[in-house]
Amino acid sequence: MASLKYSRQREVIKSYLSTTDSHPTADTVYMHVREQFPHISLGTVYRNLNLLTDIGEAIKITTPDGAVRFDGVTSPHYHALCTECERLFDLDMNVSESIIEEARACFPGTIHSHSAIFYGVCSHCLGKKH
Amino acid sequence: MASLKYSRQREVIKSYLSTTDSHPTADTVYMHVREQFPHISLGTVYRNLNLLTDIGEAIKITTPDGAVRFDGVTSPHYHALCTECERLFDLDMNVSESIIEEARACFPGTIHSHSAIFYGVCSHCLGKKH
DNA sequence: CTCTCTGCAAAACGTTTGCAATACT
DNA sequence: AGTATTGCAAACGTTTTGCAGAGAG
Repeated sequence: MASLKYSRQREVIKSYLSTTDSHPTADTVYMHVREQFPHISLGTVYRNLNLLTDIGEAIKITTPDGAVRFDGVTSPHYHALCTECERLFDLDMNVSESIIEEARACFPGTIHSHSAIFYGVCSHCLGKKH
Repeated sequence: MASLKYSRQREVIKSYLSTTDSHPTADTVYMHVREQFPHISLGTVYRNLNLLTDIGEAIKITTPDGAVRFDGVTSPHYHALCTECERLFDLDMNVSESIIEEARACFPGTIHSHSAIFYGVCSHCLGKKH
């Protein structure tokens, strides 16, 4: 296991992630971080997002629309993806421990994490239906 | 909306999907189908898997390991992904309707589907830990 | 001094698409 | 005949990687 060294780039990425709730893609992170760090490279953004995910300071959210989203909130929570505008929302509800227990009971191994996404159409997109 | 025409390729893909519970990637489907259909192209496999998904005869499962998996079982159920061997398991447990209701209550719109994946290490991989 | 991290560019990967030919109805 | 579907190959968007140089401990 490699030991971590400080890097300004990683610090900026981490702080951007912690101040937004928009679940940005790597590319969105890249564009924002570049405002403070014009020479940062996309590869560095990817490397740090993966590193933060590995050490548990960020979460990867895999959605069916191509790009992976990142979330600086690492406490377990559910998400809802609008299938029209592709915005990703946090759901303000408890992750039921009983469902994880139930899953543990029927999975032949050790479950260590749970991720759920609900798909729907958000109120904003419902309004402008054609 | 386009009307469907019969195609032997689609039929073979559909039947392969319905006889396996291994949640194959498009590429895996391609390799198997090619045994009966040596000249089928990967593009055709993708087109048909997407088409089957659109008409509700297959389900896309988005996992964080690169490729999308397909499932011929379209009734709602949970999955568990082994983070070591990347096998994807069906979980033999009920999808709780109450959790969907709860989500509906706090999502500002209309929820139409729910997908959950549990991550863990399957018993097979637990055995050969180094 | 050593080992991690960076920028850059190229490559890898899964997936989609344009096109002319073919199969279905 | 008319339209959906196919095979092929090129293109696409996202993510990873090899490398030489810069930065942190």
